[in-house]
Amino acid sequence: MNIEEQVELLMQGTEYGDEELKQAMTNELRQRLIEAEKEGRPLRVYCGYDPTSTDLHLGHTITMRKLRQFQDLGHEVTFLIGSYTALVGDPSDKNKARPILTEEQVAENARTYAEQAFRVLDRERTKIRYNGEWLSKLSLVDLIRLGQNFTVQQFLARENFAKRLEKGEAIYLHETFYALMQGYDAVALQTDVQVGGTDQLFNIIVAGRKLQEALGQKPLVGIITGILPGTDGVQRMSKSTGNIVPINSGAEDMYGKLMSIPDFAMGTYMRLATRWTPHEIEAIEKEVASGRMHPRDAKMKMAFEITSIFYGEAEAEAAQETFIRMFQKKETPDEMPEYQLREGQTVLDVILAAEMASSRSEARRLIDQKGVRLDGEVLERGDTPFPHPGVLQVGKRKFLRVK
RNA sequence: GGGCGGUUACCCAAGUGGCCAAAGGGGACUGACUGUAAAUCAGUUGUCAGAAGACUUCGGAGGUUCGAAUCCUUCACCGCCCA
Repeated sequence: MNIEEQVELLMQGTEYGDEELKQAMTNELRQRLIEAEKEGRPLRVYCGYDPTSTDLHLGHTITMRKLRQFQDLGHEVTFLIGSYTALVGDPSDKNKARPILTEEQVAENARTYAEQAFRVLDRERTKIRYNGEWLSKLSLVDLIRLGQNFTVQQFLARENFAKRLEKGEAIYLHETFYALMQGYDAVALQTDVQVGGTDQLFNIIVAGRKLQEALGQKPLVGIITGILPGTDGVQRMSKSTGNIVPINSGAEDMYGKLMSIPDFAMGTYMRLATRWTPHEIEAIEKEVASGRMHPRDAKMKMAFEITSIFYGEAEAEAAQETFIRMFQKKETPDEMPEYQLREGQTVLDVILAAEMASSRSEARRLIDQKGVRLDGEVLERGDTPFPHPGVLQVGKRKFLRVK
């Protein structure tokens, strides 16, 4: 890949909210790549992660994908765990104050976090660091000196703070430290490039660059990745919105969830979550636009690609086949849990015993809604004895072989 | 330190003595339709009961009342404003 293609790939899916900033960062990135090549050294790249949650979803992996692109181009990637910043809590995150984690919790979370991250990153070529390594050594004087590089106005101008100020919501003093701490990470790592989501724009572009410059380093190039919408295609993927694609729930679940995103979100998914290059994505989009490729097939290709990143091609293949059988041909799956029928059990009893509904009322409702079938026949009543052994289907997705 | 406001089901949020198992929105679930689990349309969404109905729920505890999510006392937590 020549430099221009590299720039194009690395800038794919970025979002700066400002065309000039994007241009500036693109130019600086190009410069750095040229320099690095001349000097025969890799770029130092990092992204910081907050070890407060351990259930990762696809949205969390966007920056990891970006790091992986750098890795594949031969650069040096650091997976930074914000063990120390976790004590402060990012003001970008409007969630309430988090419980302060113990060191053991942070370490444990960090371990599982990294483990999941290695489904995207190349384990061999990833350095793991903890920002407690250097942040814990700063003295109060050091912190004050760092603070001298910023004005209150700069912080107040930040959208996040400005909004809260206007609405009369609390802005805690310690929240301003967060940006300083993060900026100092960039200094400590002497980084060339920092990757982060749009919520990190301030921390990266303002705090990181400024501190590096103040301390005699060349200011980093910020790669700000766009936001991945959830399965609804509109809102940011997040647990509280309930629109996530978990990365730990199995290949079939992932494939199915990916197929459920609306067509219009496909472009964003392809740019942020696949290993494809800008040219490959463009080619697919052209095929679809011209009618040569069915949108469904494009989506299947995308779902397959993303699923194989996390589960490998074999499992992705199997998930795809299951999907075709279950949803496109509406056949029953080969594998399903089995249940041994006992004397005197009613339909309701079986549904409850097999945990296909969480209460008798819910099971009743499902039956009323014609959502319960035995060997394809709709069961009308729940309080009658279970008719005969066979395949019990509750809703579209739950199957049980009753013997 | 002072003043004021809040805490409602998975989430947001209405409700200020009986008509409240509790509006509305989101999410989730079911059915129809389809190219998919998208969009759209219809329905469901405390528990138990075949049904009529019964029981438990509105931050915690206690009280007033024939009757409370709604009034009072108290405890806990949260937020805003003034210092």
